[in-house]
Amino acid sequence: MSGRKAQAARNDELILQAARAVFTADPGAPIAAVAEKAGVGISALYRRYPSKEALLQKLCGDGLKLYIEVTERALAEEGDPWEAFAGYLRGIVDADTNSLTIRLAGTFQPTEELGRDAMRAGALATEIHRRTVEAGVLRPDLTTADIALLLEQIASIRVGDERRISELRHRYLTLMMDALRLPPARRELPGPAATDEELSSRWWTGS
Amino acid sequence: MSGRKAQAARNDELILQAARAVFTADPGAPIAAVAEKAGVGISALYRRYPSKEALLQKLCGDGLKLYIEVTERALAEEGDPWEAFAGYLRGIVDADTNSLTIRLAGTFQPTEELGRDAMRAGALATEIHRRTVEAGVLRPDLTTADIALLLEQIASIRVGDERRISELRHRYLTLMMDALRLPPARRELPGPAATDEELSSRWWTGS
DNA sequence: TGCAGAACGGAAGACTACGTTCCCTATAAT
DNA sequence: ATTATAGGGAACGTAGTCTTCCGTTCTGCA
Repeated sequence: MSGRKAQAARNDELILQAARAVFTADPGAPIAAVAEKAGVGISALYRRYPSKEALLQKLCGDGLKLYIEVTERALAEEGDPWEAFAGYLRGIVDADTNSLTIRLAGTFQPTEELGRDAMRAGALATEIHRRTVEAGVLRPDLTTADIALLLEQIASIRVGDERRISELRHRYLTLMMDALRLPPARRELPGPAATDEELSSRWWTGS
Repeated sequence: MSGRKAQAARNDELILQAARAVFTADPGAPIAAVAEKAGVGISALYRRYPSKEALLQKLCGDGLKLYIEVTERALAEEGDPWEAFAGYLRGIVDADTNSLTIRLAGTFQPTEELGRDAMRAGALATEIHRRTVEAGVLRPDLTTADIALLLEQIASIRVGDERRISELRHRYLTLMMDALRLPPARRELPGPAATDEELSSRWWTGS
């Protein structure tokens, strides 16, 4: 397959990737920024999505589906309960669905399908949480919503480029897991620590 | 003191409080929102600050000074090193200077005084961190910047009203401190856990 | 080879939102 | 009574954004 059809198919993906990147960095970004990042014109966007809202819904829906996929994979895990749970947390941080899904909350009308998927995601999260607590390897004084909020906190880290962000998130996730685990553990933290320069750099320009 | 001068003095404070509240909730809020929240007209704002930027600088400066004050108080503490450090963390969370100071970073030109205060704040944070590590009660594989980033994560929690936000932040701060402390500890977490309702409510309206 | 139409780029349109200014009123001090 | 100060809020100008629209290019097919 080549020619115009191929370019169109490539643009489908290009646009979604660009949109994800742009709106993750700035949920209020204009649609022109997405087009520019994707290297296409604005009409290429409007040919695919009838409005900005539709694009956001698509993005959010994809994120939710990815979240569900990761969680189901962790639930299918039959080995060590703690490792399954830890893999789940790492998977969510890697998938980085929280950054988009949460930050976009309230900026558009949720569709019905979105509502259903959110329901399903919630049920799966509850299930893996319950299972892990029952195995006696997770602090029982935390609710499923607590875990979700902790993951949101991790997702709020936004320092440096994409690689560095991921590195730091895993660093603090590891620290956090030390606090969650039963019996208490204290593992070596991955990745180089944050530096003063990384923090102060935000004061000059760019969010 | 009464009459017009008194109202003006009251308005000084009213405006600052309103500005803090409004910009903490939404760093990009219009200046009219501040005036409305304060219950004054727009000109009452412009009489005091020549521009929006000047108001933001004032707010940020005040936050930084509060941060410095809290940290100095913790450094003056002569008792148990861990308790001094824990009090410092709780103080920062209570003062809630991170929400404003950090989220406003990059939205205005930092003044020179702001730079000096930031320097001083950084030095104090390094000092209390160093002292606590040397006392052997704080995980040594974390840098001062790590701690700052952890506090930012706590500040990213924004669920429910002001009271609930504070409650939840202290809940997760306690959890986090369990992971930071040497030797390991596991204290009861304060405040009721987050609920699913609190999380899902954000999907309808309002950030 | 010629053509219909899909895909596209990007300027123009229409509108919103925001910072700032300005004018007028109300009140306190003299 | 008069003047000066503080304040309210409409009005203004501008900048930014979503969406539409029109002309162009290129593909697939007869």
